[in-house]
Amino acid sequence: MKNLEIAKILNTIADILELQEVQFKPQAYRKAALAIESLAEDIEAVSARGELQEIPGIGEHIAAKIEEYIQTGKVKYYHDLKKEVNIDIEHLLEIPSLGPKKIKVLHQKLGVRNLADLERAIQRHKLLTIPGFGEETEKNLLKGIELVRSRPKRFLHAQVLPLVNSILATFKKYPFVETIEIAGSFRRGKETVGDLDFLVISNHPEKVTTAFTTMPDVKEILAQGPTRSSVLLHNGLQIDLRVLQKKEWGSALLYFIGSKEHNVELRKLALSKGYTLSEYGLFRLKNKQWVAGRTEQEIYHKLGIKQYIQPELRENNGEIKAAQNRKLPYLMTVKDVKGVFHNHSTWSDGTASLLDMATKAEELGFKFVSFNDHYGPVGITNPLNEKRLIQYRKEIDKVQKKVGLKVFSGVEIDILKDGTLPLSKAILKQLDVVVASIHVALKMSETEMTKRVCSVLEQYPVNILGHPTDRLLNVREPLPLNLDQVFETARQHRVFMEINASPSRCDLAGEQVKAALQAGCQFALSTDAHAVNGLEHYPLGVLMARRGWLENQKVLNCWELPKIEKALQK
DNA sequence: GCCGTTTTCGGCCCGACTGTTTTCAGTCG
Repeated sequence: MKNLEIAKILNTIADILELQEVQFKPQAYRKAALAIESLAEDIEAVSARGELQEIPGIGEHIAAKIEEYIQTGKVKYYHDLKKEVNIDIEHLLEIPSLGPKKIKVLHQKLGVRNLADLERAIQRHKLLTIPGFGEETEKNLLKGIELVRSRPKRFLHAQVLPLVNSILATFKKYPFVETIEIAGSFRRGKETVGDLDFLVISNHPEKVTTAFTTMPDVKEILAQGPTRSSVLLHNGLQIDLRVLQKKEWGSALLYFIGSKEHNVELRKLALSKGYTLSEYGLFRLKNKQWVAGRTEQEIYHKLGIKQYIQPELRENNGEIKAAQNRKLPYLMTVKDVKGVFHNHSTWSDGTASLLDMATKAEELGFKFVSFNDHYGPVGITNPLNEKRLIQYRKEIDKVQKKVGLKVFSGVEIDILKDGTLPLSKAILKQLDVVVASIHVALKMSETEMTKRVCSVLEQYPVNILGHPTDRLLNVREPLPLNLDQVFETARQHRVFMEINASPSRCDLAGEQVKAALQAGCQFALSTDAHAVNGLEHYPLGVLMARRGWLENQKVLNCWELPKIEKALQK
């Protein structure tokens, strides 16, 4: 998959063109980059079919550059541009309050090319010699350099969830708060968030702002206006808050939930229909008369979008067109989930007993739970072996008698380097649920890795491919895998693709789920819980499923128990 | 550079906050 590499190149081209004050081209490159980032399939496959220009935002010239990269690994135009400007624009742009215009001036007047140059110039107070740059600017840039160097990575969705719930609960209790909602990428169900965005309806903005900026964990107030303020917490998380009137609630929700790309499309659509759309409402273009804005539905409706678009779908990935044609999926919900697969206990590397885990699952209202302790050569996981597997299954039978939900027994078995499993097909067939995953030997070529996974799916009675890309958020990149090939093999051999709801995995991600869906796959939702609390993360998997346009009939966990048991037989 | 049920040429999303200005440019979301 070269999607992300190509998107990055196009983005940097946009940055450089912006620096050169080229008109409109930067937007074009950025739009193309975003289109590729959110593409549901491998761009090489699209290119091979000769369909690059069918992707909205990609025309003749950008398509040629993409093909050049796929064939030669380079884009000459990009290298020439970088050589021409000779500025480390990627890192400089990461500094808050520093954009292309200032970078250009700093380069022209002081010869600044990178972070170190900038730091030196600030320390020598050279910036004060440039018109438009003052002491505050110097201070802010210096802070920005530190921030870039020590910036925390993106926060995990599950990591900020308790804080979100606590802020919502606290503000709901204030008499001067009528309504509060969370927006932003968190609301769209993204697995990581850069910051948090809250929206509030209130007739006392000053009281809301004060309550917000004096919250316990606030380290610094970044901005404080009458309607919009922004704080930085001690852990590095930024939170923005916007105070609104009722009349603008719907338009503000749209604006703040985003995505930005979804909003840009909506605003263009509005213009084409003689309206203008902002966070304050939908207005007639001619006389600026207010048309809609109280609810999101009202605005979608006025724009000719017949269905409400759920936040998880708002990535400008075909959802607007689908909604115009009443073709949106009926997304699965948390309530559809009847149980979860792939959980661990003290029999391998989990911290809770089988009984404690099963009891917790029952408390959560599940109709079933599946235990899949490790089986394979990874010593640190205290894996099962053939002898312990027999005892393990007996123990699960005992637990089954003590709880009121179905308990499946199975293993999470390591996919070995040579594309085999360390247990015979005959024994695997006796188990209720076989999850096969990769844990070791992660450095292989894409071809080898793909062959390794596919050969296991073809040869063994595997039910679920566990955490298919093996990525760890903020820690490890996805495995080099030809996912299209994996999806196709999984479809042919009735292997369910796992949606792993473990907070640091979220694997598959939404876009990949969508690609697998298009390839004809079905899905299994797993918690991969190693402790009792781990079972509570299943809604995170539902978010990934919803971001992947999944309806409940595509997800094994939503079926009736007899149907699940039948589907697991191999 | 891309795109088209107002256009194949002439458009390209919108507004708040900050810092530096005496009315606005740059940045950000």
